[in-house]
Amino acid sequence: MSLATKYNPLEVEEKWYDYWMKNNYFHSTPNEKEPYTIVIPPPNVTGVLHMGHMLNNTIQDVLIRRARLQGKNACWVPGTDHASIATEAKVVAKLKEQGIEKSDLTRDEFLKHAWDWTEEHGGIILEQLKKLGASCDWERTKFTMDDDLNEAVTNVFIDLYKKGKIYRGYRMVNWDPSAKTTLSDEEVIFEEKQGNLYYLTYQIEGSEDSLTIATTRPETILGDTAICINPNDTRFTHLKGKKAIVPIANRVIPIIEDEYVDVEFGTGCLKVTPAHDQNDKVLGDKHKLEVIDIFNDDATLNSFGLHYEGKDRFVVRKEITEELKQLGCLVKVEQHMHKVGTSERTKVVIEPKISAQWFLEMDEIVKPALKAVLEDEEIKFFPKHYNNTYSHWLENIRDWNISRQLWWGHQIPAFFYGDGVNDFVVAATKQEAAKLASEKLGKEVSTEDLTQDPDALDTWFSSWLWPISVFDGINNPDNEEFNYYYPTNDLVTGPDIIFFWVARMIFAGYEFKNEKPFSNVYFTGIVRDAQRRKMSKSLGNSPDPIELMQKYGADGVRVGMLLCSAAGNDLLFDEELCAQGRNFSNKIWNSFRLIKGWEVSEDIEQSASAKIAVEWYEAKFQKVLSEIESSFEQYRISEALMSIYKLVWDDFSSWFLEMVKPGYQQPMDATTYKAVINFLEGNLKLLHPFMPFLTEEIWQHISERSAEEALIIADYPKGKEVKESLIEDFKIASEVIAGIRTIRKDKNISFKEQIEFSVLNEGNVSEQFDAVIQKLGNISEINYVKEKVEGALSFRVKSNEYFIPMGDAIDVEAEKAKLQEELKYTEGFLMSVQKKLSNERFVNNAPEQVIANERKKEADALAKIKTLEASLESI
RNA sequence: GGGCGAUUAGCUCAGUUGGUUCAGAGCACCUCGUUUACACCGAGGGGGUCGGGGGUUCGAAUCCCUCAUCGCCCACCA
Repeated sequence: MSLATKYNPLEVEEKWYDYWMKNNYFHSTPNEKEPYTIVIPPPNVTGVLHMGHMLNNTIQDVLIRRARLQGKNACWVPGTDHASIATEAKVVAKLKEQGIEKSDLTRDEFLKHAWDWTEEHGGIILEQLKKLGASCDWERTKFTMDDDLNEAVTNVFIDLYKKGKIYRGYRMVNWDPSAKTTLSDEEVIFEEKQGNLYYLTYQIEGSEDSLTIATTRPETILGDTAICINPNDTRFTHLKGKKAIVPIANRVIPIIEDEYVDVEFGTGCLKVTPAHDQNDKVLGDKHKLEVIDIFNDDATLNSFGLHYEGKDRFVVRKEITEELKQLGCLVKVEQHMHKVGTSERTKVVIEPKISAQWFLEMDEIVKPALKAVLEDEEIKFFPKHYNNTYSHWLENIRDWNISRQLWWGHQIPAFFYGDGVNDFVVAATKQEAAKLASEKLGKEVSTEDLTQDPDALDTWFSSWLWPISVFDGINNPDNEEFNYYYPTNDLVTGPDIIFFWVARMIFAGYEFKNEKPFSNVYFTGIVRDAQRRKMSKSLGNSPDPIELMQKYGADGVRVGMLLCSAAGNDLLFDEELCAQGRNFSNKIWNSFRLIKGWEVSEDIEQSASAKIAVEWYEAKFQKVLSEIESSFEQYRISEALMSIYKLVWDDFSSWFLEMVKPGYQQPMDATTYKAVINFLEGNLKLLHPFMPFLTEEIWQHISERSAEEALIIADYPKGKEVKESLIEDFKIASEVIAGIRTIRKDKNISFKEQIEFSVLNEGNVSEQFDAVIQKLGNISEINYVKEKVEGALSFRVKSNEYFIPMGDAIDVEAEKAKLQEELKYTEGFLMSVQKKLSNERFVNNAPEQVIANERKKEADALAKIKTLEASLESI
C-alpha cells in the first residue's frame, strides 16, 4: 500500500469519529475506576459555533482525551442552554418578519413557535462540535428546558422560598424597553457616551426667585417630585422650606435638604425623580416623596408625559429641550461624558424602573462560596488572579433579581389568588397551590381562582444547577450517577461569565449539595483578531470554524487554536497558526511514511549509531513526558503542546530518525525497528489529545488493531527516571554536528562528499555519540589527535577543538580574522568573570555553587583562549 | 473614583525562591539546498541596553519606589 505524500484530513476524520462513536468510547457509566468529569458550558441552543467555542471545546477535549488515556473513567457531558432572553428575542424578530406581534399571541401559541424554532435550529452547534472531534458522551446530552431540568428548577425555587431566601419586592430594577423585561445587574453593560448636561430654571413658588438645576435627562422633569439641596450649602439658605414649580407641568414640588447632594457638581441643586433614578428613589423613600412614573413599558411617555404622551423618550428629550428653550427655562447646554447602562442582549439603553419582582437573597449563599475559593482552595482558579475579581464581586453582592418578563424559560411556580404584591403561594403544581392557598386563607380556594405568575426565571437560574442537574442530583439526590460523577473535575470557560455562571454554580453546589461543583476552573482568553479586536458577527472578523476545518483539518485547527492561547491571555487568532497546525500534521504523517517504508531484517546487527540513538531518544522522551506533566498541572496547555511539537519535529524527526535511518535500499535491523515503532506509538499517545484524528489514523496503519486496541483508549506512557547526562552529552554532539555542517555550508562542500575529521580532545567529553557524529556529518573516520591539524578548518565546542582538513583550499586571512574575533570575545568574557571573582564581597557572600561555577567558567575560558592562540600561531 | 493585570526579538509569548543551562521558544525574516519521508521540507544564520527613571544588593528581566502607556473588572455623582 502506498501512502500519499500529503496527509489528507478530510478523508479520515469522519471515518474515525464514526468508529469511536460506533464503539461507544465516549460513553461513560459509573464503574470502579476513578472518574474524570467535565460538564460543557452549554452554548445557546440556537447558536452556531464561533471561535470562542472552538477554543473552549478544544481544551475540554484535550483534557478529556488525556484523562481517558490515563485510564480514568472520562465523562464529558454535553448540552445546550435555552438562553431565555436571547432566544425569545430571535423568535420575536422572526415572528415580526411574518407580520406577527408577540402581543397578538397567547402564551401557549408563542411557546409553540419558540419550540419550533428551537427544534429547527437547536443542536446544530452540537453537530459542529463533532467535526472538531469533541469526545462528548452524547447519550447524556441535556437541554436546560428538558422536563427533568425544569423540575429541578421548580424544586430549587420552592426550596429557597421555603428557606425564606426568595422574596418578592417592589424595587427599582433595570428595565429593557425593547425586550420589555427586567434584567439582573450583571446583564447591564455600562458604556461611556457623549451626552449633554442641561441647565434648567425652576421658578420658586410665590416669588420672583428661581433656581437652576443640571440634568442629563430633561424629559424626566415631568416625573420630578422634589428639588434637593445640600443643607450646608450657604448659597441656597434662602430656599429652605420653599417650593418650586416644575416647568411645563406647572406642578409645585418641595425643596428638600440632604447631604447626599454634591455641592461641587452642576449647580448644587438636584432634581429628584424617584421613579426613574436609583439614587432619587433612595432620596424619595427617605423623604417620603411622591413617585411619578412617566413611562410605558416600551419607554414611550404615558399620560404623565402630557402632550408628549406616546412619544419615545429620546424624541421627547429633543422636543422638550426646544420647548424649555421657548419658555426661557433653558440656561445652557454643556457636553458631558457619562456612563449609560445598556442591555447586554438588545443593546438598548436601560431604563431604571420600579416594579414588583422576585429576588434571591445573597448574603448567606455567598459565604461558603467565598471560603471555598479564597480560604480552603477547594476550588482553584487558573489563572489565579481571578480570585480577586471573584472575591470583590461576592463581597459587594446585591440580591439577585431572578424574574424576567419573558415567556421562553422556566415559569415561576408562584400562584396568585389576588392582586396584592404578596397574594400568592409557591408550589410545584396548581393543585398543590390551591391546597396551600386554602390553608393560608382559611377558606376553599380552587385552581380556577389561581393565576400562575406569567414571568419566567433568569436563564442563569437554571444553568447554575447544571453540574448537579445533568446527573439528576436535585430531583433524585443520592442517586448512583450523581454520587459517582459529582463533584466534577475541571470547568473550562471564559472569564466573561465568572459572575453570571461560575460563581453561581459554586453557590448552588454548596447551597443544595453542601459540596463544590468542580475542583478547577480554567479561564480561557477571549479570541481576538490580529488587530486585537474581539471577534464578532457584526465586525465580520471571525472566520467560519467549519471552513477552517475543511481547509486545515480539525487537527490542524485544534493545534492552531492552542498554539496562540497562552494561559491567562487573550489570544490573537491568526489563520497562519492553523496552517502551522496543518504543516505539523503533515510532518507527522511523513515521518510515519518514512518508517513504514523501511525494510526490516532479523539478520543484521544493530549499528552503534542506532544503539546510542535509541538510548538517547528514550531519555529525551521521558524528559518531555515529565515536562508535559507539569504543564498540565498548571493548565498550561499550549506549553504542553509546544513541548510535544518540538519533541516530534526536532528530536524525533530531525535527529532520531536521521540517526537510525538505514542507507539507501538497505534494510534496518529488527531491534532498532522495534524501538522506532515503540517510540512512534509513544509519540502518538502524547499527541492524541491534541490531534485525535491523525494519530488514530496512523495508529491503525502501524498494524491491525482490534476495537479494544484503538488509540483513543490506549495506555498513556508511564514516566521513568530521566537520564539527564545522556541528554547533556547529546547536546554537545549535536553542536559538533552543527559545526561540521556550518563548515560544509561555508566552504560549499556537498553533503554527499565524505570528509575527514579530527578531534583534539581534552579528555572531558564522552565519545559515545561518535558513531552518530560520523553518520550525520558524513565523516570517513574520527581521528583523535594530540596536536593541531595543519591546513585544516577548525571550530570549538566546550574546550575541545575539531578539525576538518582542507588541503590548500583555506583562506588563511579569513580564518585568522575569524579566530581573532573569537579570541577577542572570549578574552572579554574572561575579564568579566575574573572581575567578579576578584570582588571580595562576591566571593564572601555568594553561595559556593555560584562561585564554583564562576571558577569553571574562568577555567573554560582560559583553556579556550589557549587553543585559539595556538591556532593563530600555527596558521 | 477604586481594584487587578500587563509592558522581554518584527509578531505572539516563556522566564519558578535574585546567581549555573539567563536573556529563551514558536512563527516571521535572511542565505544556501530538487540528498532515496516531507518545499505543508532540510541545513545554517541574523535579531532584544527585558517600557522610562531612581533605589536595595557583591549581583536585578526577577525585589522596592516612581512615571508612562495599554488592557480588564467593579462603582448610584445628577
